[in-house]
Amino acid sequence: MRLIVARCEVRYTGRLTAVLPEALRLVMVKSDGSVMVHADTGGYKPQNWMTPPTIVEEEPGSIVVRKNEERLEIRIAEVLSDVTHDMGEAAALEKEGAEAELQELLADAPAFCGEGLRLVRREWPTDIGPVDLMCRDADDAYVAIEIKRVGTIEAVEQLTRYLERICDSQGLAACAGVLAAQTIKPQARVLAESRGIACVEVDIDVLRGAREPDLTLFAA
Amino acid sequence: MRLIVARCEVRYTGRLTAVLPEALRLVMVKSDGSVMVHADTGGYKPQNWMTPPTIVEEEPGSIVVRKNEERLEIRIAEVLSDVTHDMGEAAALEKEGAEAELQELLADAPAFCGEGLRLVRREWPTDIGPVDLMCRDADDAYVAIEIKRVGTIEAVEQLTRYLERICDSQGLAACAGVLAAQTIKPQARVLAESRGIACVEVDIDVLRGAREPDLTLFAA
DNA sequence: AGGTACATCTCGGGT
DNA sequence: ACCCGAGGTGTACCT
Repeated sequence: MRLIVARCEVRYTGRLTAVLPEALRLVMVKSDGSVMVHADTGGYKPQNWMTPPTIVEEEPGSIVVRKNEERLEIRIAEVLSDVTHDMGEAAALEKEGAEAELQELLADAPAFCGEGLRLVRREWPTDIGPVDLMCRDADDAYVAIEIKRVGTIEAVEQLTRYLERICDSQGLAACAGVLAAQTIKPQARVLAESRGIACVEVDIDVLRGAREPDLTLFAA
Repeated sequence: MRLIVARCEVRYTGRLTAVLPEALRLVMVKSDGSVMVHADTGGYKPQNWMTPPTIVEEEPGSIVVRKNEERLEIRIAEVLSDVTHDMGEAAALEKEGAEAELQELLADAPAFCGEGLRLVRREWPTDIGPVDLMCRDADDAYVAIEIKRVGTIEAVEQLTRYLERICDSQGLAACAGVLAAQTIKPQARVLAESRGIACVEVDIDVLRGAREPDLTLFAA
């Protein structure tokens, strides 16, 4: 990884056109070709950047990063520091509590999404994408479940699209829908219920506990 | 801005739980409280981070970043470099060609979205958010226009929501819809037309030219 | 290569 | 404070 602290001007042309006037900034060049230009403020995001794969060309006083029709030009007026560190491979992030874990837990215990539900399969395919969980209820009727960490209007739209496709193209005469999320926004709930979609808020710690019955026994 | 190259282990707890095993990484601490942990690969995104406002506490061998219920713990095993640069203020990015410019240009020339259209107002309010442009056509019928740089299925859904609300709650018996974008995805076009929403691809350079009649006159 | 959905999305504007 | 939409979204996964 190369870290250049420099007074520089940056121009980007591609999806749009953008100019950064000359100022003191950090230019970070990763070994995978990522290039980011950070100011000392402005939070998480670089002021300008290019994602890999890129071609990085350096000339005296400038670095040009190219990628198809996109172009990032860094004109360097003054270099305050320019160091390169060989970092090797850094192990990736291990995550818990993302949507994937929620899906695993609910696949193991679909009844949390509705009385008597049984799992048919995870990632049930439609022609516009997979439904997170497909279940059947006590009457063998199909129930499609969309899982989110936060349930928003967008999630209701997504599930609505699936239900349309399931009913229109998949040969199922009827399929109910359930939005299951750790939190559900009030407006999403209104929209969902106006479309006959049930909303279930689930507590991930309760789901984890349900998977460890011994612990819940002793905890009680 | 402080740049620390160090062998470190990182734990995040908050919206989820995540662990980065010990490895060589860059820890960037901005003066606004942003903290980012970057590996030498992995592209644009930091492996771990916290956005401002934060409280950064340093002890020998560790940096702890706190923000409400979220917590980022960086345990530092070995420091290879630790430098601080005073960068001052860096001017913000000047952008051209984003959705905002498209909206300005189309507000000035709504006829590009359909024959005889006249602007009623930009950011026409509904109870679920503003329509980008509200117009009337030659017959004084209302036409709602959603503007995007890239027209996707999501854009069609968004405009559909607005049209529902306009017809149901706003007292307008009928309102047509137009999706205007620099590029429209084929699947979005199919969905839009199945819902009676017109699609218009607009060329931003043509719109810019239309605003400078002198130039187009001489260019012709 | 294109489509779809997730993200600790981030960030800004409005109410 | 919450809600909503834009983003050069980025990124992974699948067809």
